[in-house]
Amino acid sequence: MIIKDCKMPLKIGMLESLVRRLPPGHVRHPSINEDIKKIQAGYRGEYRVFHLLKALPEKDYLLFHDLRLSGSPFPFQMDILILTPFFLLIVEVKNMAGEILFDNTFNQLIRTNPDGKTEAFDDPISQVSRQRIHLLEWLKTKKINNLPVETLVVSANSSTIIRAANKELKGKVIRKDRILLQIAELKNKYTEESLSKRAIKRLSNVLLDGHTTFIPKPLETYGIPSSALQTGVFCQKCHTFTMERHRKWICHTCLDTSHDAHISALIDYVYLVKPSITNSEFRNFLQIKSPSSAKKLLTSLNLKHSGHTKGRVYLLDSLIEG
DNA sequence: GTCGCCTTCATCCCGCTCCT
DNA sequence: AGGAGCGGGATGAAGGCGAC
Repeated sequence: MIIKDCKMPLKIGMLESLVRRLPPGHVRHPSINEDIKKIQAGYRGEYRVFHLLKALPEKDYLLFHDLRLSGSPFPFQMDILILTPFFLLIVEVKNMAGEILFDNTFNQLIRTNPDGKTEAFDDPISQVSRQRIHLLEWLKTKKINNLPVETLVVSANSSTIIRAANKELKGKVIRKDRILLQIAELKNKYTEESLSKRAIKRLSNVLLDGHTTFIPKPLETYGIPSSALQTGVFCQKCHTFTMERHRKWICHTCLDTSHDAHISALIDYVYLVKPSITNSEFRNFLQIKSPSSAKKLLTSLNLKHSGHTKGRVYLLDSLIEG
């Protein structure tokens, strides 16, 4: 049963907004585009693996994607967590092309691209072991003890060549197509139920309650001041910020029209600036001259708001939820 | 096709309230 | 006190639709 479904990471939308809002030729463009590709690849891998897990019997396997629990001293995040009456399984998904080498001596993963370029990463086996320790500690704080927690690193890319420098990988690292078999083997290992149906339901709720969404701050991450962002309403057709409001949005450049182009501008604002906006901030960011037109647009969105008259603040969270 | 009528909706304007 | 923003009414442009 899917308890926390596989969803596109918030960060992808944020970085796409950032790329769109940065002036053309901005020095940060290449690195942000590179990061978007990496996160997208990671997500694609997690999606593929999660999709395979949907074949598990619903009543005995509870699936959580991207669960982030508040550990000490930092929160810890798991790509996929599987909760069964017999054991818990943390799955770390890697979606790397080319050849990957697990190096136990320096606890690193070395990836060789198809073009011969090598890159080093944190060893995912150690990474997922740390997650296991964090999870056990976290469970202890919830007065849940003695649960068997297993870990697994899954390579989601079928063309990846996996090698081990000096470490036995069997049962620790697998290709995605083996995951159901691997889980079946674990089930054979744990013959006794550690959790009753009731306890499973309780633990599932505790885990879900413990989840905290990480809200990235892309401007801080890349050291970009908000003043560097282009203001105005974006034209989806010609990719300029030359849309103007005349009963509807009309692009100066290509004459394309839209009725709701202000919504994506507001989403950019939530992703990059802050989750609330005043009438004046709205006008500045979207380059709207008329305060009353701005008000009509804001009220038409039925946003939650606080304050009166001059103190009116519109809350934009609903634009990015769901 | 176009003319006229009606409806809808964006924008403007004004008076009021509230915050700084 | 002045500026900013709200609500609500007035206005006018745009669009739909039927009659010709």
